[in-house]
Amino acid sequence: MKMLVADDDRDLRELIGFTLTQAGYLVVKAGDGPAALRMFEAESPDLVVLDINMPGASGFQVCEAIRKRSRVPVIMLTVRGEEEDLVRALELGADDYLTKPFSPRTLLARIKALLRRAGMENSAPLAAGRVTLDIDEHTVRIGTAQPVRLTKLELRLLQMLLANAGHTVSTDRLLIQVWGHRNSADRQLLKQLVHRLRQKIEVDPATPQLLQTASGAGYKLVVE
Amino acid sequence: MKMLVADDDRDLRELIGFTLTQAGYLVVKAGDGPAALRMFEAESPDLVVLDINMPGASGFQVCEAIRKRSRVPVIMLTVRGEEEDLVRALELGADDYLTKPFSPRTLLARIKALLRRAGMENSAPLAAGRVTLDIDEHTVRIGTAQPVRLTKLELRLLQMLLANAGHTVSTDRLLIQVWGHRNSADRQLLKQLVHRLRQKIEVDPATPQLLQTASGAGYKLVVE
DNA sequence: CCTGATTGTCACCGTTTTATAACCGATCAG
DNA sequence: CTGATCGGTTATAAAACGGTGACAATCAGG
Repeated sequence: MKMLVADDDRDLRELIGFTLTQAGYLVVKAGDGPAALRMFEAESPDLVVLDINMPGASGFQVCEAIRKRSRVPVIMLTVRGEEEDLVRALELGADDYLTKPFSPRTLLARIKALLRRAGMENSAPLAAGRVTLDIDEHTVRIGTAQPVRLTKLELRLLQMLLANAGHTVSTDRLLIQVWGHRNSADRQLLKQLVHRLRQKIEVDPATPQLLQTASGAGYKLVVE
Repeated sequence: MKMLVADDDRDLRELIGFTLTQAGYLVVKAGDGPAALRMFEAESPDLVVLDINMPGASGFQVCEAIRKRSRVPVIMLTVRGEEEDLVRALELGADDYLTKPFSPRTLLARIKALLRRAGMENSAPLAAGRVTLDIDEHTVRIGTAQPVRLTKLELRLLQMLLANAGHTVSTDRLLIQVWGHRNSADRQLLKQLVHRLRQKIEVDPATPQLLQTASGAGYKLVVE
């Protein structure tokens, strides 16, 4: 598990690096925004710890750039008393934040929670009702039918719906979980993805039995 | 999703309560430490917003008592410049904190992040009397009847009435909470919305039993 | 570099939802 | 009595939404 730590404060960077290394993670570091982006490209870490206040490019810009190409978990660091920054960070797609000062223990707890949530620790085969999802193989099986291959996005969408099987998941949440941003203008993407997924998993895609629309609310996976 | 707000500052308490109610959460309030603990016992909220400085029992004691029996997310409120309090609060098991003053938007962002972290973002249905509102599904159920689909605005209106079940809510407040503005010319919108909602939830829409008019004042949801 | 698969973008359709307007009856003050 | 206001109702226009097909851009594997 590789992690990128980006902070211009050398001491803090080293402290975080040490903490993570001790915990058994591989760590790469960057001291400013551009470096962080280069490192991100070069190392493709599994998680990013990102300070908001950095020379070169602010944490916002880095976060935005990362979100453009990846859904990797991002934890933002901020100094106390800049709550407005936090709101912006979370809206830009950051997954969590920490306010300085924080204890190494807190940092580790947050990181573990985040990894758990991102499902990077357990790749348990998800199933509900007649739907069985094999994440490693990128396939679904409906009932006893032949498994169907899914694309990356289709898999993510179905994974989210499956995790909340029987309950409606709002379009906003799906947008965040699948693409990593909440630009509500991007409804079209979801429309298309749902359409394509239905072609694959529904007996009659025109009258969905599994992936149903909750008009005005979102979509839900129906299980008996 | 039920939330407990404990703060001795009445104005702030109401402000927070209003913010959370508007966001669709059910809110219970307490003005001091002992009351907070009683409410916690009686209502078993899903999240607690806790001021550190309160008469009766300090926020610390309340937090500690809560942590003894529950892992419910706790957000502490503190005034700026009392950093040592924060450290203590976090060590006592608080999950997050906010420094006064803060914006409602910030509070909401934090709460959502916290709920996400705790994996509790699925809200339980909101209910009063025979009316059960499922916010995720955008549906109401009256008694044991078939659930009825609601539109976005109908849902918001009913949510507000339900949050104040048994009490009249003024037209002005409804306008603000549903549409976000108080242009008194827009009373027509409310008239329409009430009409449409009655068609959906009343047995005989011409003689409303549930969504009754308080002439000259507003509307109220009658529950037995 | 080429090729097929995947993903993003656009345009269009029919339906649902929301906004706007007009009309009706009841009530009440002048 | 008259005119104004209020709440309810009906009708209609405007906007938003969801579904679909076509096609362009991008990505991944050979």
